[in-house]
Amino acid sequence: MSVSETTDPGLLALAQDFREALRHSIYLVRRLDADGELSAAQLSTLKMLMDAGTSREGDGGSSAAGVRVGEIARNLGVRVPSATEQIIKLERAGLARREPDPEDSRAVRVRLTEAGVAAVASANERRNAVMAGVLSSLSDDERAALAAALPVIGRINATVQA
Amino acid sequence: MSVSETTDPGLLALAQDFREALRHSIYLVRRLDADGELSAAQLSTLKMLMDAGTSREGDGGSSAAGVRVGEIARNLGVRVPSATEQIIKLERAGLARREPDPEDSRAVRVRLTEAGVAAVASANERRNAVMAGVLSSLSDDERAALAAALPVIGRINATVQA
DNA sequence: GCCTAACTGTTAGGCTACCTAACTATGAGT
DNA sequence: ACTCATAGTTAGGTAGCCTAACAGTTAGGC
Repeated sequence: MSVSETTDPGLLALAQDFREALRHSIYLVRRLDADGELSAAQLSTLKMLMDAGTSREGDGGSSAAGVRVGEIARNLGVRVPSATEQIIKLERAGLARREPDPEDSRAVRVRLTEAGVAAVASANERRNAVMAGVLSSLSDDERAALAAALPVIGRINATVQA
Repeated sequence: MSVSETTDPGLLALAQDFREALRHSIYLVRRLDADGELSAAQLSTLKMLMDAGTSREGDGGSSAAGVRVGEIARNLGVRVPSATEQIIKLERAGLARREPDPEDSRAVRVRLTEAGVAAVASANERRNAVMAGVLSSLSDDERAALAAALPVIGRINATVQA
């Protein structure tokens, strides 16, 4: 413990407070996810597919050829079998589609269907509205403080994922 | 939808960003919890018991007579049976104890044992150190922004819980 | 050219945390 | 006392995650 580099008391206090905040936020997230239709992991997956490009043929399948299962797993922070499980559910719900990767026959490309595009849009809207309701009781200063911290939290999360 | 009070575009954007940040943070929390010994819910419970007073007889059991199961459930954001389940596990691990409430025979008072006190301290220290390691790469400005937002997030969580 | 090693996903089996419904026991009001 | 509400436990089920074992594909060494 003598050479520890993480014993800065201020940093530890911040760590503790941040942990506490995240811990409670889990229940907030749970409430948002209780919307029913889509689980958190499923919505995250759909959102990722959305960012990677829709399944519309208008794109010609050029660069947006879908996302690989392994990449989805990494992005979700889960193992590959867990990602497969969610993807299968999305497929059964008609929201996503699996296709062979033309460049690597081992791989699978996952894409959104049109129903998936609609589903992610509606689920997002609904949850954003709920969250906005929660945030509506904040003062302007509080909102500003929150907004200022979000990029920082984003950076933290990126650090962890890498 | 005409009288909706949650259609302020800025608020919705903040809501979306906050949701995104929380979504990714789940994986950070998961990593912290992967420490093994205690699940998130179990550690939260222990921490709550800690705040309510230890089981030490030196306190005379005056005001810190333990926490009721229903209160634990509410604080954890879960239903009572789920709380019971976790409490039983803690009890089996020797970290907590259940005692009848002298004032209400229906109720149960849950307290930390001395082993529980030690366990929560060590688990907290470990996780704080990990989190501090993650936070150590932040700049001073970033830390300040994060610190400023934590009370706000706390208020949000309190709102939701109420 | 083949043969091994590495890689991508899926399948199988198991664990944990959560839920609802049904039950027991106690307290409180009329 | 009798009824109704409250506190917690028990029973049974679901969803998401995990590891281990597997099948198919690619890539590299010889």
